[in-house]
Amino acid sequence: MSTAHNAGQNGSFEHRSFPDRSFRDLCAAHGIAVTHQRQVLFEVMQSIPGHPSPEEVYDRVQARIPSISLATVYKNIHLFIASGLFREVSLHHGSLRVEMNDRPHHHMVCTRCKAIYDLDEEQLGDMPQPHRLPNGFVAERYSVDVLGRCAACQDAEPSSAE
Amino acid sequence: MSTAHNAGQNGSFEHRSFPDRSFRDLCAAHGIAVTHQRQVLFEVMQSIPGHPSPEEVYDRVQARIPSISLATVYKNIHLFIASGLFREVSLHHGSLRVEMNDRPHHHMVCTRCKAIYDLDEEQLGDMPQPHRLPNGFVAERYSVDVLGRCAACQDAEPSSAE
DNA sequence: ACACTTTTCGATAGCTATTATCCAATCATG
DNA sequence: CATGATTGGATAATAGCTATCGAAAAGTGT
Repeated sequence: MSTAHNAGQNGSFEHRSFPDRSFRDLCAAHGIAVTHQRQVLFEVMQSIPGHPSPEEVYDRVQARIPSISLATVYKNIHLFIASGLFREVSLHHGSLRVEMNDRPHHHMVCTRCKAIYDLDEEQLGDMPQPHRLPNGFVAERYSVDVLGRCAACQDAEPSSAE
Repeated sequence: MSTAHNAGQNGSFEHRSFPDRSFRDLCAAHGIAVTHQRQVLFEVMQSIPGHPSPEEVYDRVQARIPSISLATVYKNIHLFIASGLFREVSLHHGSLRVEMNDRPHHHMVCTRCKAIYDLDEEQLGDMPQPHRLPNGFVAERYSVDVLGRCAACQDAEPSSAE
């Protein structure tokens, strides 16, 4: 099941990640307080297929809580990420990064300081060969991000999100 | 590799007014004009390991051209990318995107229309196991972008940009 | 090398995405 | 349901980036 991120599809809870636990339990498990806005935000995010921007989420949440603030949306998205409920899709957003290396290679990205290191193809190991993919997608090449901690960030706190 | 810019031992006068030949050829090949700031920018970028942010590049270029403007740095980085000299590291940066699908999965990214599709881990095949990585980097997980063409873009020309 | 045309540069205002701040409202707990 | 801790809302502030425009430099023909 592959889902186009930019196409509006079945808007239902087909992507729901935690179908059997109440939001209340989830919050307890992750040590965060239950609030109405958090619950609505969580439900709305789960109901949107793909990877909506904070603005899109904000718009949808406003339909149910007209008084909600954009800052609240951001704060809680970060809280959800920090507590492990969600993850960031791409860690190198935030500023333009340029590729000057011509050789085939991949990247190691530090989840804390966002530094990006090159990793030669052979240092990674054998990748599965591109073969039949869903939706008639034809692969040209793989780009792998190895997400983790660089030496300097090994023992530090998780990225500060409030 | 970095083509030294300093005048070196060349006893002759200040007749070193010609910018480095290889950069000049590179510009000719890509149809862009040669300027001093472009040459310095190019050399500086090549000399920095990894993927420096525009600000970092700006700081380093300023050491050699104190009067350079940040806007010039941005304009020329974009020019280098547009002319094919460099490439962008990430295809999806710009605003915070959240992953709410907790099943292990990767992404298929169409290099032409930029659509992003989810791809379950087992559909991709076995990934190499994270093992010893350079620089003491500790891997937490892999994120794979399968770059290629979606069904709709199969037979189309490459996109104009990039 | 010189005059002329085109392109690029530098300074800065402005824009978008995101974050900090501060106090009222809400939540957790006894 | 009182009480202290946490969160939400409004908004100012910041970071990263871009548009604009006159001045300066590069490209071009002679």
